[in-house]
Parts: sequence; C-alpha cells; structure tokens
Amino acid sequence: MPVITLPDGSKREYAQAAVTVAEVAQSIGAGLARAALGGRVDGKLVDTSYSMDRDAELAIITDRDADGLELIRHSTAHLLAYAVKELFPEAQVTIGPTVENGFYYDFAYSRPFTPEDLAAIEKRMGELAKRDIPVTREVWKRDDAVKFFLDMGEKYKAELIGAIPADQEVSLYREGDFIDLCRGPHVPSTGKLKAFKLMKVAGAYWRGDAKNEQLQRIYGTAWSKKEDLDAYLHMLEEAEKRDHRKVGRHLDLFHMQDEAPGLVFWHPKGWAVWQEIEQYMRRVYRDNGYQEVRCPQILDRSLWEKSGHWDNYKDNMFTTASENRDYAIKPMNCPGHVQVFNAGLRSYRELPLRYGEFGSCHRNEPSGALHGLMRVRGFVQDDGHIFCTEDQIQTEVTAFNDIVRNVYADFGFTDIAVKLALRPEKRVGDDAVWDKAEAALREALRVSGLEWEELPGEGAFYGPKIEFHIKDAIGRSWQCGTMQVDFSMPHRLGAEYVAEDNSRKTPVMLHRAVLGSLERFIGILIENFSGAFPLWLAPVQAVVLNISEKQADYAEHVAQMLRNAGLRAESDLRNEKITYKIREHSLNRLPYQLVVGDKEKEAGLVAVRTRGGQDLGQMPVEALIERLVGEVAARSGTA
RNA sequence: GCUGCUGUAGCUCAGUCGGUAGAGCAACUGAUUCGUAAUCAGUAGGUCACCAGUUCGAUUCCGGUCAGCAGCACCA
Repeated sequence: MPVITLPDGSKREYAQAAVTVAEVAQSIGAGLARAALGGRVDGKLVDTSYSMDRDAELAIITDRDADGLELIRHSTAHLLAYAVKELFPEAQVTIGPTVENGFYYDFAYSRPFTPEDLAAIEKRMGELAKRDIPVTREVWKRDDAVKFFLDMGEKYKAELIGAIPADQEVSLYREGDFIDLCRGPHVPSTGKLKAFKLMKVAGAYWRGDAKNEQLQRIYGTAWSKKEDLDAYLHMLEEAEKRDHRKVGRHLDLFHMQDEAPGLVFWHPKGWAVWQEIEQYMRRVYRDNGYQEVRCPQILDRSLWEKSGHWDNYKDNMFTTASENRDYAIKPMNCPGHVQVFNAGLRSYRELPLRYGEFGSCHRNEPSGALHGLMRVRGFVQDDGHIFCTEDQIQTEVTAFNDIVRNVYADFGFTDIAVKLALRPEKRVGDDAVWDKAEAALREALRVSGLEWEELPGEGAFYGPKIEFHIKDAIGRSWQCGTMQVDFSMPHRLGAEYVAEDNSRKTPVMLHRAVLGSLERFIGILIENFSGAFPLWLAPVQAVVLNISEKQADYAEHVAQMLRNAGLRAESDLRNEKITYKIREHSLNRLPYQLVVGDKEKEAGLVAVRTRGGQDLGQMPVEALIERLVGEVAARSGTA
C-alpha cells in the first residue's frame, strides 16, 4: 500500500499493492494523465508504466519539464528508426541519442539516404505518430537479446548488447513492429510526438572511430509543441543570416580563394577591425607586464625534434627544405620564445619573465576541418609565454584569469565557461610531472573562485590547459582563451636560470592566449554583432552624406574634422538621393550617418542619424566629435 | 582525411532532356541636384571551377582533380 509523495509535498495513499506512474496521474486528473510522458521516482526517470510497490517521491513529467523534452526527443529518435525500418527493411539500426535541440539516429545501409528519402521518412514518422501506437517496455536476459538481434540480422545492435555484462538484464522497447534495445524511458505512445523535423543526413563513424565503417546518420529536431519548432527553425535562419562568411563578404572585410585554402585575404575594412583589436591587445600586454617579441616563421627541423613537435605534431606542420636542411613553418610560438629566453643568462630575479607575440602560425589542418575564419591554416594568436618558478605559477594563473575576463567584458562577452583539459594519451613528460601540472591549475582556478568542468584526455601534448569559452549573442559557445602549464618544453629546449643558491634551474613555462586566433575571434565578433560592430571596432565609424552637390565641400570638411579627431570617417558625395545613401550605409551597418544640406552647411552643423534609424537631430560638429570619442573610449556605442 | 552534396557575371540565382547562356542587384555612361532605408535611361560584363573522355558538337553526359558546404574524425 504505497504512499506517493508529490513535488508539492502532498501525499497520496493507494489501496493496491503497487501503483504505476500513469495510475497516479489518472488519480490526480484526466488532463494530467493525458499529458504525462514519464515520471521521476526518487530522482530516477522512468516510464509512465513504471510500477511503485513501496513509498516513493514522484514527479509526473510532462512536456513542460526539461526532462519531458528530452523524453520526446529520445522517443522521436526511435520513431525515426521505426519509420526507416518500415521503408528500408535492410537498414540496420545502431544508436539514436538526443543532442542539443534534437536527436540523431545512425543506420548501416547500403547507400546514403537522399533528401527524397528523408522526406518520405518524415512523412511516415508523421503517420506513425498519428496512429498513436503504444510504446511498451520489456526486460530480457542479455544473451536472449543478443540472439534475438543476431537472428534479425542486426549485428550492430547485437554488438552493443554483447558489451553489456552477461548477468545484466536489458530493456527493450516495442512500438508496433519495431523493437529496439534502449535504456529508456520513453513516452507512452507515439501520439505524444507532435513537433519534429528531419534536418540532414551525414556520414558518421561506427563508435565514433575513423577506422571503423561509416554509417548514415539522420539528424532531426523535436519539440513539445509546434510553436517551439517554428521558433527554432527561425533561430537557425537568423544564425545563417549572421554567418561571418556571408557578412564578411557583404561588408567587404576579407575573402578567401581556391589557391589558398584555409588562408585569409584581409581587405582594408577587415584589417581596420583587426588593427583595432591588435592595438587593444598590445595595451593589455603592456599593462600586465609583458614584453612584445617577434620570432622567425621557419625553424630548423632539429629544433622541432627537441621541442617534441616533430614526434607529436608533424602531421599538422608544413615543412620545407633548402640546401639539404629540413625546416618547418612554425605551428606554435613557444619554441621561438624559449630561444629568446635562452639568448641571455637569466637570473631568478628576472622571473616571472613574460613574452607576448602576435605570432603568425601555420597548421596543416585536415581539409574537412576548414571553416571560414573559424578554422584556418594560417592564423595569428595573441600568444604569450611566461617563464617562472613553480612557486609563481599560482599567482600568474590567477592574474591571467582576471585579464581574460576583463578583456572579454570589453568586447561585450560576460558569459564565460571554464574547462580544464587533462593529460592526453599522446604526451611528453612522466605522470608525476602531469600530476603536478594539473594540480597547479586546479588550485589556481580554486583561488580565482571559478567553477570549471574537467575534460580528461583533452590536454596539449606538453601540458594540461585551462580553456575559456565565451557565449555569443545567440547562445553559441566558442573556445578562445587558454592557459597551459608546461614542465617539459623548457627542459627539452635547455632553458635555465641561475637560482638564489647559484645553482642552475629549469623554469616552468606557461603558455597562454586570451583571444586565441585573431581570425577566429573576429569571426566570432562578426557573428555576435551580426556585422554591427560597436563603435570602437567599426571599420568606418561615421559617413558624411551631402544632400546635393552644393554641400560637397562642407561634407568633406566635416569628414576631415572627424578624421583629425582620430575617428574613421568617410564622405559619400555620390550624386544619389539621400534616401539611397542612407539605405546603403544602413545595410552596411555604418554606426553614424551624418546628413549635411544647406541648413547644416550654413550653421556649421550635422544632422545625425544612427544605423538603428534613430534621429539625434542637428548638432555642432564639435559636439558630435565629443560624443563619438566618448563612446569609443567607453567601448559602447552599439546603436 | 571520410561520407554526401555543390561549383554558371563582382553578389544572389535561373537555364540548357548535348547545338558555346539569362535576370535582379552591383559596376560604368548620361540625365536628374533631390532632406532621412532603393530616381530614370542606357552600356559593358561569363574559357558555365580545372583536366581528360564519349560525341559531328560538351557548360550540359562519364571519369579524375581542385575548392566550397553539411556532418563525422581532428582541433596540440
């Protein structure tokens, strides 16, 4: 006679020996019974058919819960598999998990699915959902399940089940003629799935390993109601509109071409943005005790062998040769900075010694990885290396944590996630060194009061790293900053300093970058602002528009005054109607449009319009300059 | 790198069931001198990504190469 406690604290006692989630929902109300997708019993997610034979805490899951949406997505993945098996009986099922905004299901099939297949599958899914077929759970012995799937010719599924310990029972879910191994839980019937859409088909490796055969993955999105689905599809359109490749072309910031895959041609306007950022970061270097250096692009192979890059990173390095010597174009700046350190006899008194460089690096990324500015083969990092003692690590790392957050705030990013990537399989240095390095970063994060997520196996080959991820205006996350502790490379490259006791010691090296690749960071900025850069970053900050030819000289005079005040200003003297010019500059995201006609010319004024369409009225040129200079200094002015 | 798709004017795209191509915008010329998101008229612009093959003839069909897009793998 179980007593069920509901989330509001109320208790319900049931006369029978055991009661299901569905029965509890029914006893509360018919509406809830219809809405119930599953339950959470003592914190564990279960089906509505789950039976409770003792006292329990129960929350009924509906599509209003985040868990309910997960259930819907997971069940929609199964519905997809159901439809595929009906239409393509030879296709073998594998796995179908939920992902952000939806789900996917991987199938083994003799050929890729076409867009027409996708449409047919989606149609069948709709029909199956409409028939409101019950979804039921069964518990089988593992070996029975393996045999069952093998007999059906589902070798992938059998392999998955075979990996489960033999003494364990497995759960299978049946809907109509379709049966699938699954941990569950699932919605009680297919009719609960109302808002879904298949998005795309792509190859994916069995068990995520490039050495295995490639499967056909179908991606879909699913929501609890149609309005949510529509809103999501609309968001995707918005993201497409602000795609940096498209915006970059439209705003004439940069281009890329076939002869230089993964490499960027920066146009004057894009380079103006770049320079603003680079000069800003140069001030950050200066204000935080860094000295700027510059090292060669190409270094002899022997140096890369010593640093460990030749063994661990060769596949990604561009190499070249001359007069019987092999060289590599640098993929990282660290070995160069060690050479600068080594060029003099260092004292402990000089530490910490901080070098910064806008170092141009090249990495031979796989062709399939290239993506606009986000993943390139040639890029510049705001890269720095700190040579210090073990005792100084924590202070340096915590100071860096502050720099990172201040810089991001200046660019308008305040939602920062911190991750700690730990030792990878392919690495230099013994485990004791890695223990020490990982502990140092953990401690520094703790002292900085940051929360972080740990990523085993994701570190650099020479050391663990803190990663800083920023969230952009439409909720996407990007890795930018990094801080890595390296106990290996200084030793490998022979870095030493004279300690207090006159002995020679090896310094610790901290690898760090705030923005990461400038190319990528600018790509992120373009998408974040949708091309409408804040005033301080805008390639052209103001344009002066004359109404007719009579004010051409005055318009150019105003533009010159703005330029004299250090602003990036142009005049647009074309013989076009004022509405034409305004439309064009607004589409080009130009922050301030200054209209001058006879009235303004006579009185020495400008009529100010912002790119948002706001009319600020007439004002003296000096007043405008004061306003703009103030906004640039404050890094505001995103109007 | 793998799988699939794509490559036509500066941009966005149409088209050719095999007979060497078209629109809008942009550019250029002329007219218009205009008050807050598109003035009108005209002109010019393409080795249809590249290389082979089939064919009387290929931008179109076949093969290859390169590049791009989506996903996977990779992202030190």
